[in-house]
Amino acid sequence: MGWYDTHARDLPWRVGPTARKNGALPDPYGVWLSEVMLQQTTVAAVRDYFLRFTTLWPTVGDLAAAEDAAVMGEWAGLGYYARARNLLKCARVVAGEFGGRFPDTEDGLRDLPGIGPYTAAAIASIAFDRPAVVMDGNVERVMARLFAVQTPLPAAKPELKTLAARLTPADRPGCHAQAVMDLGATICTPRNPACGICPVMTACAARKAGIAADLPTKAPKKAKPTRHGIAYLVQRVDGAWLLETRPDKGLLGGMLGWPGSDWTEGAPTDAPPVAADWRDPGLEVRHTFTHFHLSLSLRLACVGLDTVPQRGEFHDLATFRPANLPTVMRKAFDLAKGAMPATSAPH
DNA sequence: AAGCCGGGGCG
DNA sequence: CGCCCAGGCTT
Repeated sequence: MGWYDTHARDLPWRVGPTARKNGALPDPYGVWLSEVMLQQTTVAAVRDYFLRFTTLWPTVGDLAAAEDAAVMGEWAGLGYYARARNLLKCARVVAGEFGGRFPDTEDGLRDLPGIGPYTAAAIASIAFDRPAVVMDGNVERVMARLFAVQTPLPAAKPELKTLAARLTPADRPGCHAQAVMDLGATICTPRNPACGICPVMTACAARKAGIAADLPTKAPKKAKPTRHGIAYLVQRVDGAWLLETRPDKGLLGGMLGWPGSDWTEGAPTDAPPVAADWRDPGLEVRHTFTHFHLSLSLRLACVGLDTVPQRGEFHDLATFRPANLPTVMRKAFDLAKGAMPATSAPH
């Protein structure tokens, strides 16, 4: 048992290289669960969630039988909540249609909800030792450096996959896939790669050329436009806040938020959700989404108990949880609450 | 093909 | 605190 086995012991879903050499393979359920959790998420963030899930639901059948709300609740804090919904869908297909056994091929896995090209290849490789070419951000970076590929991402993806395929062995491909990803996660890191302790430093073209830290190159990011909007935060005299549930589709779909104007690149159109004596406290929330910056101007008002809003619903102070708001809406709340007149709790 | 979806880590 | 990270689904 070497240091790499010790490392594997810190990953509860992992069967270490020595055990794998002796023919052991991990439970496909644990591989699938961990790989879905690891999509866009670090090992450190996933560990406790994985242990909690496998304790509550030791098999895919147990997970399939769980209540939706229980699974979503356990996922809270991990982010990208569509993953949790697809996780449950996938568990129910595997338990209901495949007798609790995951497909053992890349194509079969790819057809399941929440399993895309990366995850299908990862499960086929790690759980079934199939020679799938596993491509994630780590592998792309390792290949770009090892072979000094200068083509910017994402155009370089096919080339990087060809290089990775050439390195994928017929003998224990699952071990190989995990090793390359581990290398990318621990040594061949995006910034400050630890080339001095890299096990493949003598083979690395980028290291030889002194450009490892500059690869992979990436296409310049499109400049984000700034959109402007107005959010209306109104509190009833009993402390209740007026909120609305956003439409299921689109930005922040299905999430709770403050009523507001459209978010436009020009000046926003005033759109108060209720007739009131609106104040402009000069507060502005700045938030950046994937494709635009947002400058959100706040308007505040207090209204009487008999107020009937044109949009949204009042949420009692006793049950309102700012933590249930998406970040941009919580920022607006945090700014506004300091500018609202003190309200007494309902009695 | 492009937009959307969170949270963590680093400089 | 701002910037970077990057897999899958939807339209």
